[in-house]
Amino acid sequence: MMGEPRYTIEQIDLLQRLRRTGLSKDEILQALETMERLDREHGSTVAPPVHASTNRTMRWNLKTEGEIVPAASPPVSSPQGALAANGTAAPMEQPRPHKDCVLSEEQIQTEVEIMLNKNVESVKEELRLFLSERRISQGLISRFTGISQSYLSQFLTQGLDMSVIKKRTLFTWYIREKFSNSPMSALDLTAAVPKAVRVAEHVDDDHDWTPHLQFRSSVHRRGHRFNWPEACITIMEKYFEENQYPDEKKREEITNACNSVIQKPGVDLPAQMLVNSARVYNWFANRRKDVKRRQSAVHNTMSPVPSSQSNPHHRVEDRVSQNTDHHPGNVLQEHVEPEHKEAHQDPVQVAVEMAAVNHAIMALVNQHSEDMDQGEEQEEEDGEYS
Amino acid sequence: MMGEPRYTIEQIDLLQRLRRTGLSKDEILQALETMERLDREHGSTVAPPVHASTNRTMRWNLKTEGEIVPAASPPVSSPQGALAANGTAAPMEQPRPHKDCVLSEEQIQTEVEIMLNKNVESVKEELRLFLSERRISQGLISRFTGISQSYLSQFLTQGLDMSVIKKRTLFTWYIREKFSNSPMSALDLTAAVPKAVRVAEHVDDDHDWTPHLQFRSSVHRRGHRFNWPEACITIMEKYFEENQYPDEKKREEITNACNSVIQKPGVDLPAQMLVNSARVYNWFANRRKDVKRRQSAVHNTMSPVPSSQSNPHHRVEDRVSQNTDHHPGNVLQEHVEPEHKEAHQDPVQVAVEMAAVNHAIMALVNQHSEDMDQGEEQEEEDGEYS
DNA sequence: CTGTTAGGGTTAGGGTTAG
DNA sequence: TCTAACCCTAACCCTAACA
Repeated sequence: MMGEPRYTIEQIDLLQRLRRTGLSKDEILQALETMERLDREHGSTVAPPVHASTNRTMRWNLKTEGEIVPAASPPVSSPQGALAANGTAAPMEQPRPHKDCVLSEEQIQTEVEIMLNKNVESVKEELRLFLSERRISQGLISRFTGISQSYLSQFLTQGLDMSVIKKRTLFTWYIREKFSNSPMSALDLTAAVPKAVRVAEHVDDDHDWTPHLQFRSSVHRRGHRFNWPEACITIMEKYFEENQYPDEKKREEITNACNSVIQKPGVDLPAQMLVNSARVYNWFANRRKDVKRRQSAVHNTMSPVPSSQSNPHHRVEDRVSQNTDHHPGNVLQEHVEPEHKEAHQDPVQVAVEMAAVNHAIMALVNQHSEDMDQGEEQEEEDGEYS
Repeated sequence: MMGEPRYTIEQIDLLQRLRRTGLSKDEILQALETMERLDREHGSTVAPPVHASTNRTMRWNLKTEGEIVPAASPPVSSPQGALAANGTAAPMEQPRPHKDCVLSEEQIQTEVEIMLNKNVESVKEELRLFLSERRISQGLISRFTGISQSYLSQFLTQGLDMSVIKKRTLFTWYIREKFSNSPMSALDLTAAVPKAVRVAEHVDDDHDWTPHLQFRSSVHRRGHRFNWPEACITIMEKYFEENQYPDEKKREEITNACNSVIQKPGVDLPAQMLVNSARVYNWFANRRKDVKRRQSAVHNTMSPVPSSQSNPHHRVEDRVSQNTDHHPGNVLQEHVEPEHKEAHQDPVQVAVEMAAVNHAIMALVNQHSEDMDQGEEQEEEDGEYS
């Protein structure tokens, strides 16, 4: 067999790392044997393409190995513990509840890929048509794909674009359904997945993103970050006190109030530095969360379980065995006191008032030209100080 | 005229930033003149009741709003916008040295002496509270008092005690600030602006190291500071070129690559000197910011391109492929120094390769191969919109 | 059933703190 | 002085609950 005293770089690397974990030779050997045994017992249901020779990262796969269990999202990513924790080998073997599809797995995947590469809108159209014809409700799809109905709704009818992973799931379902001999249209819904067995998530992939189309890749906004001017914050803070949930109309009003403070008469209008309804929406949403977070943080002070889960993500120092009971006594200054803000005749107050009036006027104007979103005379009459 | 060499912190800050934008003194002067002229032409139609005396702004005490600062400061500010913003109206008389401290020089000094005699810890507490309330950063004080930010940090949150002379400087600033009428108060310009005035930096520090003392320091970053080995930097630099936004999987790979270069014997496992995913994350985040900072430092005064708006929902950004490339060349990738990263046969290169291979294998083991995200991040994020 | 949206989460940009 | 590690929060993901 492998009497050859030569190894590939990665093999050596893996071995070294394996040893660094503190495992002894015997332990490693034993693990290997166990793995082999499991392999036989399970039969090569999955027959790892790489075979054991690579040892595929040892301890991690001791548990996952057999099934590969795609269900769990990041099966291997975490180097340590994670796996070990999985004492009981996952049930795996997703009882493929799928029907007879005239296409092979490969064909299905191919079709899915094609769909992913097509124009999103056209695909949506196709789906909408399909669902309509077969009278398939979003809720049903939801139960099968694990994608929430509301999200499906947004994807299908709104401008929202789902993540690739979800689209893949959806499209896969679609293709299967489309070419199935036994359409679910007539199925008994109650018998459909218990809703707990979310099949979704095929963590794999991420291959290349369709390099065309101008539609933004839903990858996070990496670019410029909008920063709220203090003046705007003050204004919104005022509105926030009054109502934490402004409706679209109110948001528009707030938007105008803010912009009127930001924009200068003679100066050009910046760019995306302007406030808009969506930003206002976000601000209020984040603000509410902030309030909530702070409140719970107060309680947290005496909470016996500081472990918390609201953990800020990328902490270098894991909160582990940190004995220290250092009371992080976050006094968090900032209380949400309903204070009366004075606000005499200062610009902010003025802006707010103007916005209200302005809004009223615009409402009248809009009766005719509905889509003439503000922006016209709006700043024209911002006499700042009457 | 007022030869008074005193400015508010903000003024100084604004000036510095103004200069950093590359404007020459003449250019600034000219701008001021133009503004004044416009002012006259427009008449003081807007003539703010508060006028320049208050000089609005101070982004710091805005958050505290209401209570403490009833109405003294019209919150219209915005560090930078203020200037251009009020172009037509408010003439920002920068060199306006209003001495707005309600205390006389003698009184100030008296107060300072009192502080010097009080218990150091209580004074620190007072300062911390003050700075927290007004949102004054250590860095700003530093630029102003000449005391290094790092030292201030030590003094304020650790047991370190500063030399009397430094404390006197700090306290003097504090008293002036505290009893100032205008937003922020003043100190001597000579000591503030010229970052070169740093003299007598030495301190006969007798580390007072009070063992405990863990007040609300939200960050107990005690312990040794991790420093990236040169080799790791090189490795990460390589990855960085390829993709500035590695996902968790990638970060894990990088982590392994780094650790494999760090650890020699294969036996000893240093403690927190090891690289981990979070550290890698931080490094990339900091690196990105560094790049951006350098870029913006090079060329500024660019006006981004406004975009239309047709927001479907609460999307701030509309799917409008802007593609505006003002800057010659896609600056995204450019690194400032085309240093030779040597990629010979040295351990570094090997480590990178090994990591990559290893990653590939792991991917295979995990599932059906399928990902291997490394050949196409190109359009993944062209976050270089204007 | 479908469209909305409040709320729980996360990512990344700008800044600050501290070793 | 330099920069690792953090904080803060805008913007966005996705789901549950609701209308």
